[in-house]
Amino acid sequence: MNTLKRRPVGTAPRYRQIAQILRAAIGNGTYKVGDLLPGEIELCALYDISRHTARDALRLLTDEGLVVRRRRAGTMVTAPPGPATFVQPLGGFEDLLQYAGEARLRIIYYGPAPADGLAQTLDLLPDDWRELRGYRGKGAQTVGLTRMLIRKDCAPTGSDIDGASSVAGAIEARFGVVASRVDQRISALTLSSLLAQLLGAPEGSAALHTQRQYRDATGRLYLATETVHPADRFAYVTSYTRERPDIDR
Amino acid sequence: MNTLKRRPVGTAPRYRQIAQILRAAIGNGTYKVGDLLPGEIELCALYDISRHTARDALRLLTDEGLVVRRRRAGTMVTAPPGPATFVQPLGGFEDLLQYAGEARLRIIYYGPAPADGLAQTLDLLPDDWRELRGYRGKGAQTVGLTRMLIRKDCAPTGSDIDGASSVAGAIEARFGVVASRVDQRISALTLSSLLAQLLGAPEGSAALHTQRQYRDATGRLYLATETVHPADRFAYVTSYTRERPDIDR
DNA sequence: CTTCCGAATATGTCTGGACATATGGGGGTC
DNA sequence: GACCCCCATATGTCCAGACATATTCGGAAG
Repeated sequence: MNTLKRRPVGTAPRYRQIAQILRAAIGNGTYKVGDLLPGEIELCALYDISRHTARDALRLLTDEGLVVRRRRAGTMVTAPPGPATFVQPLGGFEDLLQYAGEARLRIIYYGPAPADGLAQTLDLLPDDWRELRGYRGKGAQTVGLTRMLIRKDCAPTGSDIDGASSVAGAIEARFGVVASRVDQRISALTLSSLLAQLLGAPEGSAALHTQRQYRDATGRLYLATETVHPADRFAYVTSYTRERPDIDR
Repeated sequence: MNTLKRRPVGTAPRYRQIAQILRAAIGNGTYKVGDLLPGEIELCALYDISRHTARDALRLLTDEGLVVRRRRAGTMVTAPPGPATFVQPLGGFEDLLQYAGEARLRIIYYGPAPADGLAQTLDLLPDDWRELRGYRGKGAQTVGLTRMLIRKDCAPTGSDIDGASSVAGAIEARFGVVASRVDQRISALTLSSLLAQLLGAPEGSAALHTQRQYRDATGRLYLATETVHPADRFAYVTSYTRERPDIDR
């Protein structure tokens, strides 16, 4: 039957609705951790959808880590839904990996982007960007060296940045530009003599290298950051939990 | 035409092949950052696949953060250069348990935990644990060196582990023990001469050091892992996207 | 020249069908 | 009981087609 059931405008796609129904069912205990969800074919019959749509719904749940799927075994619930800590709450992407304490930004330079700086590395036109360099630290101790490019048409003032907790946050507050997508890359790096000197660390020692790229709703890059943390002063510590916080004591 | 082109056994699914082709094309400069990839229809014609298969391939690239897709605008490359290094998604819980990249685990040793090994470092009773040491890699390429402790009562066989993409996943499949909490620490490390030799990397060069502790529903530790990745072969990448407020109704 | 609007277009959603593949579990064997 | 083999089964892969929806872009209107 290829009857076209036009979905009313303004409603979510069918597969998202199904996913939400299943999330709710898991949440209210209809399906407990360890239980099997209905198979794809059963879902088709239950909700009058095609198998493809059922699979899309289940894919959402899989991506969220709520279920595990295995051939022949079926779809098993592995976690209750809810404001689990590992799902991004989308407040601000900046502190998704918890920083050890809050590392304040001390600005060294903030002005036109030199042609041989970060703009060159990222293959961007220097004229369209402002470059910022600074230290990340807590009190007197420096935990990292930061360099970033900010697109000119959404570059806050230095004092704007000084006050805000993060540059991305400052841009959002000042220009209303929100990150629609952030790509992050964490790698290791051997400190060059220049970096070592700036950080007061031994030349040739290891450091963490974090790069982030922030994009707006149209996919256009508007903020690119790069931070170097000496190995002995910084580590990313993340705690993933599947337990919901106990509300009632 | 519903001609069934049987894919030879042992080869990757078509959509993964296409994704790999596109990854390579991005890596070698055929498509530069900011360029548009061929549209879905074009891909269908280019590789003689259905649109659905093309979409699956593009979905992989999107999940990896290599491209951004927008209606009418097309598929734009956003990946920073650096095709040589291995990347591991670091999105949430599920990434720790399931696809540990496509980096297979090659076991060197799997047996009783020596008293002076990882058990000592973590202050655990060696008798209760089994220790595993091995390489992580894809094909001939080694991307990391791993050492882990597995609690005896949930220690899978070597062949169980060999097949699975991750040890935590193998334990979940075999014993039903699901991680309720995972603590992770990512830091930088300077390679000792021993590690450097094992990894075939320069002594004194930088590496990523990842430690994880998996706990079951009762909070008891059941798996502790430690992995060292040479800087030039590995990086963690994360891609966060902000979604519209859920309607789902 | 600027603004507004419609058409073109690339991706998003969805149906229906077919064969592939892995594997849990039942049944038979030793 | 322990072991192995086979098969039913649930998910995985892939095809072909249709309509929906969001933007971009160019042309018409002011």
